This record gives sequence, C-alpha cells and structure tokens, in this order.
Amino acid sequence: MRLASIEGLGGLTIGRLAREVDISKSGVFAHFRSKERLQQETVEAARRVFEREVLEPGLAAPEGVARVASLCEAYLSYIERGVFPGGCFFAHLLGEFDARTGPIHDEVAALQRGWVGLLEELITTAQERGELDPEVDSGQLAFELYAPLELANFLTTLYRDPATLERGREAVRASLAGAMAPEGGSSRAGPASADS
Amino acid sequence: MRLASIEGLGGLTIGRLAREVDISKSGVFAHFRSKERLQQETVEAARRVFEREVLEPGLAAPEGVARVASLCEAYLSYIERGVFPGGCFFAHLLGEFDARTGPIHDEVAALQRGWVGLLEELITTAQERGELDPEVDSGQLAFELYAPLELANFLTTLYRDPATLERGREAVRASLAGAMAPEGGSSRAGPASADS
DNA sequence: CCTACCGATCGGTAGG
DNA sequence: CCTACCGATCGGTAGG
Repeated sequence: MRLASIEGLGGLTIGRLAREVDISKSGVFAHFRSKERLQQETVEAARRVFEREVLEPGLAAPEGVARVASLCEAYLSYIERGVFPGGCFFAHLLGEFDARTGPIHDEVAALQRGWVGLLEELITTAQERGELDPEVDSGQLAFELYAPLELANFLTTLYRDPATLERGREAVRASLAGAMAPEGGSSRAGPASADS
Repeated sequence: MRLASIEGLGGLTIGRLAREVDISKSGVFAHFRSKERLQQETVEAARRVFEREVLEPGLAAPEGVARVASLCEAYLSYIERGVFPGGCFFAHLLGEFDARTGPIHDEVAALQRGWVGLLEELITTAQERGELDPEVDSGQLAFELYAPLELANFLTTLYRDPATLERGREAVRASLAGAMAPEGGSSRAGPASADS
C-alpha cells in the first residue's frame, strides 16, 4: 500500500515487493498467485485502512450537517496525518485507472460511486432535518464538497506543504455555509443552487 | 501524448512507442537519446497543446470576471472535446508524479504553480476592476475554481460520461456568483470569504 | 533509419 | 518458503 500510494499500483511488482520485504520473488508469488490478485488484495487492504481512518471517525459525528462536515474533515485529517506516504491511495488510483479499461478501472469506478453516494446520502439527511436548504441539489453539493478534498490531497502531496489543506477546509466551510437552510428568509444565490 | 494521457508517462516506453509508430526501437531511440528526454519532450509537446486548446481560447475573453469564467470554460471544453483520449494530460501527470521525487516531479510542480498563479492573477484583475469582491482571498478563490475543474476531468474520464462536466460548470458559476462585488449592499457569507 | 546484441527485470512455472 | 529457470520486455550500445 505504501509503495502503491507513491508509485502507483503499476509500480507494485512481485519482484519489487520481494526485494522490499527481503524474501524471494517466488515466495511473494506463492502468497498471491498472480500480479492481478496482488493488486486486488492491495486495493482491498487500502479500503479497510480508509474505512478505519476516514469513514469511522467521520461518521461518528451526530447525524445531519455535522456529519457531512465531519466526514470532510476526516478526509483532510487523513491526508494531514500522512496515513499513506503518497497521499490518498484512492485519489492515486483514480488518476492511474480513470482512462484504462479492465477490472481495476471498474473497481475504481464502483469505489468512487460509493464515496460520492455516501456524501450525497448524508446531505439528503441533513436536508430532511431542516439543516441544509432542501432546494439545493444534493448531488451537486456532494460534487462541490468532494472537489476541494481531492485537489487539497494532490496539491498537498505535490508541494509537500500541508498549508494547502487549509484551502480545502475553507472551501468545505464556504460550500456548507452557502447551502444552509434559510432561517425564515428567502432563498439566495449560492453554491449548489438548484435553479441553474 | 495520447498514450501517456491514458496509461501515464511511465507507460510511454521506447519499445512501445516503436511498435505504435512501426519503426525499430533504436529508430525511436535515435530521436530522443534517452527515455528521460522522450518523457520531457512529450510533456513539452502537451504543454503546447494545452496552450493552444485552453489558454488561447480562454484568455481571448475581455479582461475581468469574464476572462476568469472563460478560462474555466475553456478547460471544461477541452475535456469535453476529448483533446487527449485519457482526459487532461496534466491532471494525469499530477496524479502520477505528485508523490515522487526527481526532475519530472519538479516540472509538474512548476506547471501547477503556473496554472494556479494564472487563475489568481485573472481574479486579482477582476477585483481591481470592481467586478469581484476585493475582500475575497484570490488564492482561495483560485483553489475553489480549480478544484471542480480537476474533479470534473477525473470523474468524466472515469465514468466515460460528459454529464459530470455540468457539475463542474455549475460549481464554477456558483463560486463566481458568491464572489461578485456587492453592489452597494453589505458583504455576506459565501465562498472564498477572507474572514476565516 | 537498421540488425544484433548487452544486462536487468518482468510475470510466471517446475520441482522441491 | 527456496533455487533455477522460461520467454518477453526494458533502456541502452555497437556498428552500420
């Protein structure tokens, strides 16, 4: 996972992993039985790390807009803590496999749909609770929250400068502020407005 | 460029390129003299394409907020037109080299700083013209405009569905709307507010 | 631009 | 887990 988060899943070869853990190539091979399975099991292991380091703490907040904000912050914190040395494992995977075809591309697409779907679901709940404006398009707001998380990951990793994470934090704050339910006032223009 | 936009610059090998253009490996080698130079010249060629397909049309709009919006739209249009078969060449490069070290990482960092710097510069001009709120942090707004462009590129490529580009368009519209100069009214909460 | 080759590394297999 | 090997491919060189 560490190697793949830096160099990509394609850089994770059986021979290289063998050198890294100091056993023979066929010793590594015996554990995974093919390069494809090594890659698949690495993705699966990273998924469990993401669950433990992002989803669990993020979803621990009380239901509603607090949980939406908490999940975004959990992602930014996971970047900040350097859980993987190359930044977000799945952002890397997205860049590597978005334009290819095959089982890994399809798995990446499924994971992305799951992540965006989760954000959307939390937003809908916050709308039902009257915290977020029901006029806001939940899919659009999910996109607008996800976008700064992704860019903060890439620029923080590229620049080796966690200051960029504050850009992400501020963007999330602003998008949520713009989507808050009007308190008796009239609806105003802002992010994720449904009247486009 | 086409190959690298799909499989990454690492997938662009001398042997593979030789097969693709149907000459011998050493025939390709003679043109570039090393793999590093092949990669560097490919990045440079893609930079010229980006200039022609994004910067030139984007910067053709009149100075001010129109030019900011026009540059964002030029980027989204470049994705939509499929200028590279694997989506934005430089987004791919960002994902591939953000966590590595070496000359290509450094070149990618310089290109990213240039792009973000250009956005920031156009925003500052729009503020000086009184079109965008001078209270807005121009670096923050540049980040908030860039983020949806990047995510729209990745998700459009991943899903093979240009509908995601509309999410990007709406996000750009919303961020710019939230940063417009108040017309005699008081400042209100919104994206990229400086009072964080 | 070519053929012919180099040492290294790839995924994978045979046989233990 | 190992050694020893397979055919393919890598970047690169020699010599034309």
